[in-house]
Amino acid sequence: MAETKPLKRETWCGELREEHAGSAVTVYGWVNNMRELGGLTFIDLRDREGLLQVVVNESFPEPALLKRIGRETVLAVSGRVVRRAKPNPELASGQVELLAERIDVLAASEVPPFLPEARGNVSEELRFKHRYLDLRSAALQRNFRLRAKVNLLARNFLDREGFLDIETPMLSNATPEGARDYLVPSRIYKGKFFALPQSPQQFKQLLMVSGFERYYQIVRCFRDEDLRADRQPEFTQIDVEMSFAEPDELFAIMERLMRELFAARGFDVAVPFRRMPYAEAMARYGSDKPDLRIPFSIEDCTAEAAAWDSELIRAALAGGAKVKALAIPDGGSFSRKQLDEINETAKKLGGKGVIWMRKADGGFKSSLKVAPDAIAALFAARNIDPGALLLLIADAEPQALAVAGRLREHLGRRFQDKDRLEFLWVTDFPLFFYNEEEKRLDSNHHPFTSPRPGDVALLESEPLAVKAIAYDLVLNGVELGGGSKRIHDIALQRRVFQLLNLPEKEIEERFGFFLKALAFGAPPHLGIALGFDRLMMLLLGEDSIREIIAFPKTTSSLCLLTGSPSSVSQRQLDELGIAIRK
RNA sequence: GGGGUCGUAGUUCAGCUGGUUAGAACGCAUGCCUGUCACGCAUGAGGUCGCGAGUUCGAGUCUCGUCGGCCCCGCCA
Repeated sequence: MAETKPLKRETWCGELREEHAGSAVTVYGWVNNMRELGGLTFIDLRDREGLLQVVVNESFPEPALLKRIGRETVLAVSGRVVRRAKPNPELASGQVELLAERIDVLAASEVPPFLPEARGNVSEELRFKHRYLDLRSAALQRNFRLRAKVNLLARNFLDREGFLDIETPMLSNATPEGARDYLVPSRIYKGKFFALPQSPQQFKQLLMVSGFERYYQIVRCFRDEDLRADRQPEFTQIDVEMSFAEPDELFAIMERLMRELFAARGFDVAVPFRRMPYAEAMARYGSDKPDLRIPFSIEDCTAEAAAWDSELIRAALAGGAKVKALAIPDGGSFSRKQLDEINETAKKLGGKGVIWMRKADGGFKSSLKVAPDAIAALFAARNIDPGALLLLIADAEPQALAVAGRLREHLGRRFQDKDRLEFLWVTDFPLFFYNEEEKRLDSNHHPFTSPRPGDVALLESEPLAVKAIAYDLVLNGVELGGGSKRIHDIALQRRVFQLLNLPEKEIEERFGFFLKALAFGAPPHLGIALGFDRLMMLLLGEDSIREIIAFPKTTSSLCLLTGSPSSVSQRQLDELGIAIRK
């Protein structure tokens, strides 16, 4: 073979059209598929723009070359673009094909363990071991192109709104609260550690103290916690902070941002978004991130249930239980088997079981012995559709709400249309919750969150009743992000640390620098952080965050491609002053 | 930390209440084929049944442990 021509990409396989017919081109790409028909061979050549059919016929000078070509071989093909007698409507380039005059094999390929186009039929495990092959698929190519585009849209938008992109350290201090940190040992100061950021929280607040007023960063964050379909140990967030503003203004900016980002996939996002206090979200949906696509919510039927002649209910109520109800539309026709399954599901979700009620031939029936008249009265009083299935959960209120909320998500799956977007601001979170394990107050959000001004007095008398100026942005039952107005008053910040029962010494050690900064003219400021990966997941209708992270880890925090985490040499350990305990 | 589920050719799977030589499809190899685009036809190669113990005359199948994938609870300020 002649020596390889100098490489220059001028033409994309997937972009050739009828108007290119007659021109001489060179394309580069991977062999997606090959069809040999004796003296005639077709090669589907793939590059990032798509597929092109290459024809090798009797005019091709070097037919023996074809023996060296297989799936995923990298080729440079030169020839003439010709109009096809029989176009292929399935292909964007299907009007034309490339009549090969010269083919250079630029790289051979072993027989791949799977074909990129067949990724849907391949285990995630195998795909992760050969992620570079997986990433050749049209689906992932699309995902990462859109990710790049949305990233750029977000930057442009925030830039237009006057936000400055400022980088913050990846090596900083461990945080005493919140998620576990990924630690990085210091070589110079043996026994001391940096931590990778869980979020740039303190730095972005310091940037407000520095007077930048509007900051943003699309930044990697790290949390050493167990994984889920929508959680990875390292993830990216759109981090925003601004001074001299109230939540309303921030909400409006974020709503415009969402509008702009979702327009990239043709969504027309309606603004402003709904708002709902945390207490209402918990009471009606048993969740602080309700999926509003599901058209039924939780109701409290404790009062009605108290009148029923049921030993089970009486005992539960005597123990302080509440009775929570879900009316499932059209659930009245569920089979006995389906009802049993619902009961089993409720138990799996952490409940004690569920009571059903519905209208049947001749009257109302229930899995609990209750007079049909009482059930009929309940349906009538609550205006419940007679075709609905009423599910009742009797338990201590937090448990009852949690189980009802999970059951609502479970039974509401058929309403979870991916093309429908239900944005929601959840507001007025409690500032603290009681940490049973450590027998002390703990921050619900983080210790820099400001209480509502009217609630500051409650800090001393009834701290658990204090509401924060804190908010989450929820989309379709997924927490897209959250933020708060921050404490900019040093005395208040000190008091909050004290309420968290942090020893004075620790406050000084961990947050001394931060409190000091608040002493030098810290402006009122607030902010938010949005999970960029989750946002992309929802934008693309993917069920797993791993589909929009190029090199993700498995649910046990392993990288199957690189094998990380891995052992290090004794020399490295010695340099760091670290001994491994067996 | 806990619960569920899965692990069998390169891949996706089948393999019954334990039984003799573990199958299919796709992929791969070889040959034939000039208009295919899921090309077609023929022939063939390809297996440590994740790993380790145990029960049994006999284990892909049962038990225990272990490793790994996925889902969920806890956890995720």
